[in-house]
Amino acid sequence: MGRAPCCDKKGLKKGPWTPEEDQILVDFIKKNGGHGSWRSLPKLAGLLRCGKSCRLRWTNYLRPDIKRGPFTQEEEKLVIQLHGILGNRWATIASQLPGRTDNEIKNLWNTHLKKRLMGMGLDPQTHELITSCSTTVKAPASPITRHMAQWESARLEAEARLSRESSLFNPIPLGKSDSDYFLRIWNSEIGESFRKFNREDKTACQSPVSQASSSTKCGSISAITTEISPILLGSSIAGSNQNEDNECKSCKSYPEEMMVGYDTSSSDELEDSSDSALQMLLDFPINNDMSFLEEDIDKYSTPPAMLTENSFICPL
DNA sequence: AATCTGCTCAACCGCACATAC
DNA sequence: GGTATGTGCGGTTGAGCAGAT
Repeated sequence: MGRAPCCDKKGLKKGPWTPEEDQILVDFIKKNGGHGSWRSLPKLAGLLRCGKSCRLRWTNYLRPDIKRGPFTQEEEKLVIQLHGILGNRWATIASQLPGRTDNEIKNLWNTHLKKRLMGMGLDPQTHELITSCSTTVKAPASPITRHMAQWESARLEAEARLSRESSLFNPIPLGKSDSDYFLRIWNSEIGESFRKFNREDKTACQSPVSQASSSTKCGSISAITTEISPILLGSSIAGSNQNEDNECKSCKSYPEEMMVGYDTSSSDELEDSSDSALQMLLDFPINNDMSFLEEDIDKYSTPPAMLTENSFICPL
């Protein structure tokens, strides 16, 4: 089916916004306590623009919480790290940088960071090293790191969604206390079980990071959280019951040892509820901590390949 | 001074998804 | 279940500017 244009294009203005138009839009949104329907906004506000244009102008420029000025080194670092995990999912990346818009980040990437990575001999899409024969050096894919990336991706999506819904933009400050959480898990018995399990039978859910972007695939928030959370929660929730029902729909159940300490008493309800899975995700104590991406990998006994293969090392 | 080139970034376009009917 | 509509997202474009020639 053909998609109808967002509005009647006849007589509508295009191109740069004038200060007068900006003022009209801002006044209207302030006066009405919100934008309401973008489609009807231009008519109601008396603007000769389409709703889409108004929305873009507001979200990318007029919104009061927009941060102006050049990106800091920290912000650039974070963009590179998140891009390594999420790819070109600018909106999700933007949700982690307060006051920055997806458009801004996209522009930053295309004009600066991409070139910087290329200058360092890294493929800007995969963040992998480009060899002389213009192929990328691909480390053997590790299921746990892919899952870590998937989990992180899902977590960021969840946060983005929540921040959109609440219209708040107050990210939880980055902390250090759990910075090595994944690595501790990886090096623990749980990690060992997980590795063992993945070697055996998890191919159905071993989608690459890029696939995690699709909510219809195995890497959806629901699938990821039900898949990953037993491992993570298994370490964070003490004294809970066991239940082998919690599993990825398209995968086999988890090995029993992985489920130790995991409270699945309500997993039947959780299983099919992405909201519940989302909650489980957000309850995980690693709140917004991206610092593990920056940690010196030498501090851990983890094989360096595990980190480099997913571009967890910031090339700055 | 005129022209060219490269860069930046605001804005547009088309598609996908979610939701309502 | 099918269709219409609203919204969000990512890719792309092009005007404006600065520096080089």
